[in-house]
Amino acid sequence: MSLAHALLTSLLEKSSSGYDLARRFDKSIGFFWHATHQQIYRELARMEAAGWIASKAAPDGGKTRKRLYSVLAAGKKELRRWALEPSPAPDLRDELIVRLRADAVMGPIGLEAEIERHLSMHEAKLLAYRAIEQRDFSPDKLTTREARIQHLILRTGLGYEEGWVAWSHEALAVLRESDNPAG
Amino acid sequence: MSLAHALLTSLLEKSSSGYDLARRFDKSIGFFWHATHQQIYRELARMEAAGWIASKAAPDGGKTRKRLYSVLAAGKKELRRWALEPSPAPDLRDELIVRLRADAVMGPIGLEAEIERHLSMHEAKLLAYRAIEQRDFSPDKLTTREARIQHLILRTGLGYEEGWVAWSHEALAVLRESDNPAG
DNA sequence: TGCTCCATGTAACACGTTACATGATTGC
DNA sequence: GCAATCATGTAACGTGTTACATGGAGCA
Repeated sequence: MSLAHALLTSLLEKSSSGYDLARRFDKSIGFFWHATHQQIYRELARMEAAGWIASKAAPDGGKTRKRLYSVLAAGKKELRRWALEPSPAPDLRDELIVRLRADAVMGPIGLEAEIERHLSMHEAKLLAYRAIEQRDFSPDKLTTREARIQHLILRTGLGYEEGWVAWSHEALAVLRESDNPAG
Repeated sequence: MSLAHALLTSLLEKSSSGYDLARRFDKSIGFFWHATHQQIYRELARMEAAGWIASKAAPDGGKTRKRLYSVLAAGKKELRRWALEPSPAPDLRDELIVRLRADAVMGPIGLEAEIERHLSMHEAKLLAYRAIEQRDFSPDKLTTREARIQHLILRTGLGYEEGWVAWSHEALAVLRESDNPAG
């Protein structure tokens, strides 16, 4: 499991409340690791019980229930331990491929529209990532190790989406060529 | 959920026992959709209860407990329905990226060895896929729509592994260049 | 007043993993 | 006889999703 470790990393970058973390997991971090607020609250409770993080009421005079979490030494130690632990290579796992197999065995079922829909979703993400790259990672900003690694992470997302865009075109070509038995 | 639909597809290709399915999910199909035998048995029981598949004792005179499953009309209908259902684009979700972020925020922790380990795992899969491509998808065998789709699916795996191989080299370059502050 | 957003939580369920159990068959 | 493989299953747990609940703050 590594939601806990993703949260530790995130909290090291900036001490936050569960709510803030949930919003960040819907944006930047969440581009690469998604989690719902329920998962996050549950995990924060566990991490506090484990002594990895500590919370205090937000400095708003008790106006809200907001709690700020920060990483303790034990949490940092755990993150370091986990980061060097061997992990399995991620499996490719995609519903569209199952659908393609179903198409192959049952005969043409008309997957083209769904693949085109995926294509536009991936293209939209590509545009978003490219905008972030232009805004935050111009060459003059890549002066620190941290910035270069964050740029690498963004490029991972770019490559992933580019891969799916290319794949979508290839898949559409195969489906369409096959509709025309001469191909 | 789509393990049920992956199993339906698999059973349409060939009626099988749970055990056989589990082995196939460790090989060809499992390259793209992994499942343990416990998941498969549980799911087969549900699918039979739902009337999507039927089972009969294997024709071995009751020597073994083996049961052969086959897809019923309702199962085929369900697979067709599901295959055209809109689905979300798959998220990128990789532990190594969380580890990289941890490295970025905590300072160099020595991820290079782990990335090299992943690199060899992906290279091994690449070799395996290329062997399958040479064996099963020579141009003279790509005469049917089904074969062309199956080839596309294999190429998806090839592209995925190639992507991770390229990524690993890039990540190693970033980590090593950053170890040398002049870079 | 009523709406939206902030902020946290409970409950139930679906999916996936790991450990353990059972008994038959096959091969040495 | 012993080990490996075939073949199916139970149980417990961890993770992820969905629905629902609660109450305050800010704004029109």
